[in-house]
Order: sequence, then structure tokens, then C-alpha cells
Amino acid sequence: MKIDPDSTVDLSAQIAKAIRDAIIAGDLIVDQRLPSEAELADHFDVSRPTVREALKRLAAQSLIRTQRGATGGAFVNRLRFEDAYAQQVTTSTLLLSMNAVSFDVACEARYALERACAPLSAERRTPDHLATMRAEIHRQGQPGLTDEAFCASDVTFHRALVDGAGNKVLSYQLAGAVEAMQPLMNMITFTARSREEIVALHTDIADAVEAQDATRIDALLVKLEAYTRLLAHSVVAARQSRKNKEKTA
Amino acid sequence: MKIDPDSTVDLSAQIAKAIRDAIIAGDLIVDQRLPSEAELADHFDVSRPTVREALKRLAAQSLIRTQRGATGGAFVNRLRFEDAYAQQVTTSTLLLSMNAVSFDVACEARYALERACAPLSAERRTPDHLATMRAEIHRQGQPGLTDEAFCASDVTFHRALVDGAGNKVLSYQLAGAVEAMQPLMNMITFTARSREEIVALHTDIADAVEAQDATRIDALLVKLEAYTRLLAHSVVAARQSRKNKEKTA
DNA sequence: GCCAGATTAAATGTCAGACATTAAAATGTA
DNA sequence: TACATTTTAATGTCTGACATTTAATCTGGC
Repeated sequence: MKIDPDSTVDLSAQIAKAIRDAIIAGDLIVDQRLPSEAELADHFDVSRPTVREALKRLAAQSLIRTQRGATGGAFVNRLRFEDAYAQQVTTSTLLLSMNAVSFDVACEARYALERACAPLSAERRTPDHLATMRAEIHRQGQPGLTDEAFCASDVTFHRALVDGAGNKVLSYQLAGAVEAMQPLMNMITFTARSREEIVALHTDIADAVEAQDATRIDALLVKLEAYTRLLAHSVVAARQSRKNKEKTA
Repeated sequence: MKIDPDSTVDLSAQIAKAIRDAIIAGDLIVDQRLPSEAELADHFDVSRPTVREALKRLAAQSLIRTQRGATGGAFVNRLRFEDAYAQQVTTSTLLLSMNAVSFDVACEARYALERACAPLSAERRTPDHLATMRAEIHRQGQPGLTDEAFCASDVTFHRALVDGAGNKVLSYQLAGAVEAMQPLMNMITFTARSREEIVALHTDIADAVEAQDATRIDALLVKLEAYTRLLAHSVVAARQSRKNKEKTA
């Protein structure tokens, strides 16, 4: 592991990269302890604060964890699916908001991916997944539910559908796509009428999943996507007309 | 933005979280300059090194960038799709290797997602995408190509297919799934015979994409997935039998 | 001999102050 | 005005110190 002290790049960034590469290459294995900060400082010929900045960079990516105390230090972290989920959701959310990704593009991506899960989910869903879906459908029918809570329940419902595929990698990849949509979905105001419509579709989907009818799930997801986009467009249109009114007034 | 100095959590982690939350909430907008390190240290009532550790954490997630000089400082970074790609690939790769995800599970996820792109790609692919696919097919047919180079070309081919869908969000989500497979694919030794087979399938896929025949693309991807898994299994089997031989010897 | 408590040691966490380096802005000059 | 120089404000880095945490070790009493 070496760095170039003459490079214009931050020393801490270089050190972080060197260690990260070692982890990716398998030179440092899970739960292995890195040398102490003092030893690393000595090795790279930099000061301890510089090493610390490098370690914090790695910690931010969940690549290492640190423990204080006598036998403490920095350890290569086993990257868990849950940790990766959280990061992916944050990244995806920011990506959508900062790049002004349109509702349609995000929605298309989400449903395309979700439909990819449908056949596997039809085949492998467990009673647990079905139970979660039914429970969320029930929650979505409750009067007095805020729009935020409705959206959150929607996310849980769809995650159950995705998790039903019984493929952790698939679930991980989709977590970002589904959850990153939530801020966009939250802009929609769900009327009693539209909630009824969505709950009906969700019920049909749950039935189809229970019946292990992949074709039907796919068709229902297409319908749900179309309906969601219709709702979003009507919100945009309503805003537009309000704007025009204010202009003429 | 506040932190709790009595918490057992690192101050730098708390500060990073506070700033990250502010960015996600939209309180800090793209390209906005954060207060200087000295000002932040003052605000949070900590020392400059502590603030710096927090900023490095955010830099590691591409949430901020820093500039030196008189008008320098830390700026909220526009998270670009390319930056997010890179991070997602790193995370996905580690996730697969550290959690001992089986070839079959990763492969299933990858092809499920890729098939989700197929209909869109059939509809929207441009001459550029087709050209890339043809070029990579040609490269894959060259004799003397290393297995690594063959795999890399395979990734480029499949990314062209995915990008053909013309949905940046979809491309982003799939980058991880496709590229993270590469280390696993690299374990396979591609014989001349198997390369021929793959090139033939790739050619058929390119033809189907050009003909905008979504159904055919889907069927070919299913075949390609089956063949890839077959190859992987034969490698595993070969290794197993060699092992047994050594044992008895 | 063994256990509980005190001590020690080794590591990270934090701080203070200094200097180096960078790059833009302000200033001076032909 | 155009160009070279100086100033300035910021990040990057270093040194050295102290605080805190935690496990291992030592020590005294039973």
C-alpha cells in the first residue's frame, strides 16, 4: 500500500483509496484489524490527523468500524445488506432530487424493476410476505391516514412484493428504486377516491401473488403504474392551472 | 443544526449527520457554500480537526466537494449519475464478496433486472447503442483475448443494452447489478467453444434489439442466463473433482 | 488457590496552535 | 487599460498534548 506525496490529491483521499483497494482486492479480510493510527501514520509517513481523516472516509462507506479501548482499532467491516440498503436509499433519493429527475422517468424505472421481480415472487412468496401485504392493504384503507403514512405503507407493501422473490441481491437493488420514489410520491395528494382505486389494485395484486399468477401480477403492475402516473399528472396540471389563475388575477 | 456533546457517538459522525440531513431536507442547496471549517468548529463548539473529519465523511459520499484558496471552502455537490455509479459498483461488489453470495443468486438478480430493460431498450435504442453492441461482439470474437478482457467486453455489451432503455435511473440501478458480477464471472474460464456460443447469443440479441423484437430479446436473455449458469456450474464441478482427486492421491 | 478490586497499558477521541499551500481578489505600476 | 505583485482567506498538514474507553494485568485478602 503506497501513496504519492507529490500528487495534488489530498493525502487522506489517497490513503483511503489505498486501504479501500486492499479491501476490495481481498488483501484485508472481514474482521481483520488494521494497524493502529500511529502505525498507519508511520507507514504512510503522514501525521495521525491525516490518517484519521482517511479512516473516517472509509467509515462513512461502512467499509470499516472502529473500537476504542486497549484491544480497539479499525476493523474491516462486513458490509451488511441493511447497511448497503440505507446508503443506497440516501444516494438514490439525492440523485433524484438533485438531478431533477421527472416523476415519469423514476416511475418507469421503478415499475420496470418491480415487474422483473414478479415472476420470482409469484413462485417463492411465503405466507409472511402475503401477511405483510394484506396488513398494509388494511392500513391503507383506514380513514384519517395522512398522505405520508399512506405512502410509507405503499412502500412497505411493494417491498414485501419484492422481497417475495427471495433474492437478497434483487431486494437490495430495488430498495433504492422503490424508496427513492417516496419523496416524489409525497407530492401527490391522495383523495379518498384515488386511495380506494389503489387499495383495489393492491388487493388484486395480493390475490394474484397468492394464486402465484405471474402474468396477472405483471398486468396489474402495468395498471398501477399507469394510474400512478395519471395521478401525478393531475397534480401537476392542478398546480399549473392555479398558477395561471394567479397570473390573470 | 445541533449535536449532543454528551452522546457516546463520535462528534464527527454527529456533525456529518447534521449536515447530511440538512442537505437531504433541502436546507442546503446544490453549489451552496458551507461555512468555513473555523466557523463550523465555532458553531458546533468543537475543534477544527473534528469538523474536518466530519467533512471528509461527507466527501466520501460525494455529498460535498472542497476547494482551496481564498474563495474556497466546502460546497454542496451535485450528485452526478457517474459518481453514484462508481459508488454503487464498489458497494455491490463488496456486498457480493463479503456475504458469500452465490453465483446463482447474483446471476438471477442480474438477468431479472436486465430483462426488465429489454422492452424499453427494444423501443428506444439508438444507432449508438447498436454500434457499441456490434463492436463488443467483434472484440469478443478476437482470438488471444484474455478472460478478463472478455468479461470486461461482456459488461460493456450488456451496459449498452441497458442504456438503450434511455432511462438514466434504470441505468444507474443496473450498473451495480451488472458490474458487481464481474469478479464472479472472472472465476470462469471461457473456452473457445463457450466463447463462440456466447458471441452467437450476443449476435442474436443485437439483431433482436435492432429489429425491436422485445419478446425475442427476453427469450435470448433467458437462454444466456441458463448458459452462463451452466458454465459456472461446470467450473465448480471441475474444481470439486480435482479436489477429490488430490484427496485420494 | 481464587476472586474482586485497583492499576496499567494501548488504543481511539478530542483539542490547541502553528505553518504550508492554494487561488482569488485587491493593489500597484508601466 | 493591461499586467505583475501583494494580500488575504481558505483548506491541507503537522506536532504534541490530554481525555476517554476498554481489556488485560496486577495485587491484596479470603
